Amino acid sequence: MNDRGSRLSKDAVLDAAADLVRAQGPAALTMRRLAGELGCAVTAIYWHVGNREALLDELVARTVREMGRIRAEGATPAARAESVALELRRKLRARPHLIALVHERGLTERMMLPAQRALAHEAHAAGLRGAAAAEAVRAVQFHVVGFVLVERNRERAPAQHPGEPDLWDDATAEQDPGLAQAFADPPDVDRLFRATTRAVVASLWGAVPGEGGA
Amino acid sequence: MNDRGSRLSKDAVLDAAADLVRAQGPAALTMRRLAGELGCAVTAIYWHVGNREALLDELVARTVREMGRIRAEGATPAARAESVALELRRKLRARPHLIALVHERGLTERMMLPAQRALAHEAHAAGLRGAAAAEAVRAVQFHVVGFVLVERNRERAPAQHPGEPDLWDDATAEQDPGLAQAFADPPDVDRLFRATTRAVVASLWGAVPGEGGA
DNA sequence: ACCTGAACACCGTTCAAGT
DNA sequence: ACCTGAACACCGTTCAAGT
Repeated sequence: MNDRGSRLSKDAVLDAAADLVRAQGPAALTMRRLAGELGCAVTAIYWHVGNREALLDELVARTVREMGRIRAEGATPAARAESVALELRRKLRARPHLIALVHERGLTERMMLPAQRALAHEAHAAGLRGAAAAEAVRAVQFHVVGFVLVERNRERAPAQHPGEPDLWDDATAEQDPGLAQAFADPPDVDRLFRATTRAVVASLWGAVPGEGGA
Repeated sequence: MNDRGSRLSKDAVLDAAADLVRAQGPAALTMRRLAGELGCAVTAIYWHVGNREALLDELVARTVREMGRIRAEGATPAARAESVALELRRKLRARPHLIALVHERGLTERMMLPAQRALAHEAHAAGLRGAAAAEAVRAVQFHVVGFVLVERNRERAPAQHPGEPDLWDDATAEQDPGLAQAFADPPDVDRLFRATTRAVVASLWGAVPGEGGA
């Protein structure tokens, strides 16, 4: 029995832990703080989940399950592959802290399996086979995960870029003031993601109809 | 004076700290362990570098400086942009732990500035101006950093992919056994990087001569 | 089976005290 | 100016003891 008269359970521990991580990141998840939330002794947690490492493993497993369902949309295989990339990015961005945990524990690949299958399906539909199909799938996969990691980093450290404009007033910048201006503004990440995704998919699947990507 | 009769200095502290991080990662850098290496009291370190946070800041600043020099090679602007991407990846992979620290502290963008300038130069040479040039530069930048982050993660967790082949013996795999086989093998990351870099650069700079990328 | 409190070995950091 | 040792507030984890 805890403070509130209710019994502790593994699910209760996991729920409280997930709340802490979602709100304040994994560093905020200390066993003592968690016990505080649960109204029990620190050591009671150990009976239910083993230890902190095992607790994080369970949270990661949950996240991997949640990332499961991916559906492709569009007329052509290339367009459908692109839609998978876009949805993937959306889902990854919705759970930043937990995704970081998955990544830290080296389970990104495992988490990406459903998306991998969806992409493989579209590669197959586009006529790609064997190693060429695998390369196409992995190219998109690396691209999406990598992009999300980079943009997350930018968001976490908004004040860290010390005057990008200051560092651009050299020869090139004088020749092209529009360039310096473009670098002074934060990048339009949505646009950047669409453009690069389109480039990667187009080069491996064939052209994506609908917009005029070079 | 320390154990060895020599005096402590800020540089000595930084060197010892860098050694620890390079060999065993930032988690291994504890103030007590560092004091052990240096043969001084834990608190002596504080006099020279402030605290652990400041110490890491200095290591990060060092790394940013080291990443400075980038030179482009090749005949066309696109080929030169591609060479920058390749060299960038090489340099990033040579300092995984320190790069991770830079990334953690949100200084990746700062670190990438020299490469950014080199890429901007090539974009300019290819006739790109203003926002279009900035987008081309950033696309390559995001691509390289993202790719390195993803492949690092794969390397750190080699045993974590639980039987990718097992998860591929479904309809698609039956239709294309070569695909299942290709996924059972680890990806050829060098090849994958070259292919995707070529795709991104080609779509924004124009075709890269020398090899037949689609 | 489930939970507690005391204890241990670690952390980073502060601070008065020494030279 | 440079360094020490004691002390404080945190960690995760173990374990004998309770019910």
